[in-house]
Amino acid sequence: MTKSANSSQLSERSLYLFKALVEHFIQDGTPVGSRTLSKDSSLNLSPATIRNVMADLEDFGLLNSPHTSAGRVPTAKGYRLFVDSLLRVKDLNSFEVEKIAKELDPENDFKSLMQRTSSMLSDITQLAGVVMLPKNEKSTLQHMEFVALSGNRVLVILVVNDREVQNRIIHTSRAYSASELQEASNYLNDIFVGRDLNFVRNNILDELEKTKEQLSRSMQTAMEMAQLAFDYEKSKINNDELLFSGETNLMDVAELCEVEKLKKLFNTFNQQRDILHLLEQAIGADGIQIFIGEESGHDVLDNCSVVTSPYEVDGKILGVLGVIGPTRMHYERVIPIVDVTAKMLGSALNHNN
Amino acid sequence: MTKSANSSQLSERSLYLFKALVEHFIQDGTPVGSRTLSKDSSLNLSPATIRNVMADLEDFGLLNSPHTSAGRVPTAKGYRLFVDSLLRVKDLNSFEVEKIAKELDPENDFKSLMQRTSSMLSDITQLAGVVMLPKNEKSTLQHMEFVALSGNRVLVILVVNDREVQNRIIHTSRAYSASELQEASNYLNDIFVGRDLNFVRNNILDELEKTKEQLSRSMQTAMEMAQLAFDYEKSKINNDELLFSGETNLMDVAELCEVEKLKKLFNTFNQQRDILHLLEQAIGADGIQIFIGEESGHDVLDNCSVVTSPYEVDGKILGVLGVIGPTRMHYERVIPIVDVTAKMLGSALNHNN
DNA sequence: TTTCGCACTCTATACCAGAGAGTGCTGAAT
DNA sequence: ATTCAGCACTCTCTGGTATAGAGTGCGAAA
Repeated sequence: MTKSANSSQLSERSLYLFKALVEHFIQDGTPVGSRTLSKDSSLNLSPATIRNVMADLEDFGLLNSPHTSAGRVPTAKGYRLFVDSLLRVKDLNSFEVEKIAKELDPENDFKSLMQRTSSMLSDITQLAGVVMLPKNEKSTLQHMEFVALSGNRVLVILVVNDREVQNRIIHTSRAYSASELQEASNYLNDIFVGRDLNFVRNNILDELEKTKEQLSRSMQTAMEMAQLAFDYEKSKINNDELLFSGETNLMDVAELCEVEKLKKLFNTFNQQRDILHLLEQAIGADGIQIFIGEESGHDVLDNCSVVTSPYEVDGKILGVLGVIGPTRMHYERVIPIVDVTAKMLGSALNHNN
Repeated sequence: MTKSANSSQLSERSLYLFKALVEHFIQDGTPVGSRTLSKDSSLNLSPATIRNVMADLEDFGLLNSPHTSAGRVPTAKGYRLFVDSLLRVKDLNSFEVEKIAKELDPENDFKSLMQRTSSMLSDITQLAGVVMLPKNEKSTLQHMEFVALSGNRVLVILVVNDREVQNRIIHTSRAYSASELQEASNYLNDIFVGRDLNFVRNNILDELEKTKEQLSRSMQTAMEMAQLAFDYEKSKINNDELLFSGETNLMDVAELCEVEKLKKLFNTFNQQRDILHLLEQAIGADGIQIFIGEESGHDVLDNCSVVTSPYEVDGKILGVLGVIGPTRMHYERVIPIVDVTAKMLGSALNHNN
């Protein structure tokens, strides 16, 4: 149907015109015709010549026209070529870098750092920002604490990974005194601190069985406590892995201003599932990754592109952040913004660490 | 301009017709004309007669017509009369009550109970649900704990109000050992447990000055610690007081399907400020409160009504929950749903307490 | 190879006419 | 005094048509 996509088969001039066309379309959003292109492309060609070139580009599957008399528009494949080979990203000016740096002050705690990142991304790009929180697969237990509450309830506090605090309430068979709980937590901390959370979960029962006879009363308390605490965790779902911001910015985008489309898009955001899946693909890539339109495999994102970058601390990837906008976005601006943000978030987390 | 709003000046028949008209409009969303009303109003009147009645109702400011030949539509004042005096709410069927009860299982922890409530509300009404979290004005300190992290960092954990856990990281001037921190927290717990958080914050400095000389080394540690911890809190803004769900449901509402309106509405949700203000008005009311259209004082909510109810535990109001939808909503269904949900949330919190 | 000219296609806009829905008023019947 | 049928009137909505504008494709000329 279309000829080979190898852009080397296209002349220098064709590519130049193609680039001009894409840039023009990104600017205006209206299909661009030969006449327009002839005027601003600086190489002096008549509209007719340009039409010939455009016909070629269309054969290559880089352009198409919405209808007979409506100029050309880049296809997904066209955008791909554009961002891969033709795009020259602008460096951010110092003002913008300043702004990002200011927002990502390492003094903030972990969660609010993420939140700031997300809203800063959407604010600066006027698109939707998204930050994926680190998956807590490899969670190392750092501290464990029990606090007696009213009734037969005990508050369990787990400190994990040197920064994250989890807490939960468990119901016990009887009331425990503060000193019992203190003793229990001391005991458990001795055994389990520094171990992986999954390990702890899986071994508590064994440990309990193994040493049942020789356990003092307080050790038994400790074990009962820990078991309840981790049973509880099993049933808990971690449902705030993604942070979105500025979704409403997308309402300004002409391509998406039909309510039906918006609804689908927003629902996708809320379900998180598809977006999560997309970002997980990006976690492997090193550096910026760009998903254009249908490439993402999710038809709700038909007219959308997603620009992502993993962020890392000490060379270890913690998560992914990015921007979601129309395929027709200002890549030359968005790409460096995402890039710089990822790096700065990494270093902010490093300091904070 | 309009005659007195006293509905007693309207005949029985007028009110009956008015009620029929509102119900019809809530069902269809299209302006309803005399002919339609004459057909389904069971009292056998000709369209002409009904037109006379409608003209009266219009004079009273209860109805108006979008244009000359387009039937009538209730005004905000009309809805007010409708919900206050004419509406007969349906009891929920046991199936629905069951569903709500199931969702509000007291076993869930505090935060996820709120989240479930919110999303259940939006799900069951197909409108937007909102839950306001309890304001932590009167926070009583229940337990305080310090955990040493890497670097000169200390994790502070505060347990407040028997259920809520706050945590923050502070940077100290030197590294502290686990036992020092233990000692410090013991000391501070002794003094401050059971006190109001504001009291603690305000008195730490005094306490520090007062007893400076006689303080042992470890007491000084404790004080430094506490001071840093509460300084930090001062700068922290509590920004997750509202939980929304099902905002996208509103996209289906014909009255709101213009992108411009939707954007404003969603931005209002995100800013939370206006909605918070609205809900704070509702916290005083006992039982269901209904804001209709412009009554709320926020023009973004022009075509919206908000149905709210405070929820309470042991007669103490903890917060407010509600549903946001078009003025043209099924009040007779929404009202009991909000009502029952508030009661059930209260009792779930009570058990969980 | 590039360009010009021309016929052709498709969209967007405005305009018009007719149908339909609904109103308000008048005057007659009850 | 109510009720209601009849009628003229207003407004919206729909479909059709004409027209202008944008842009294409192609053949022929430079």
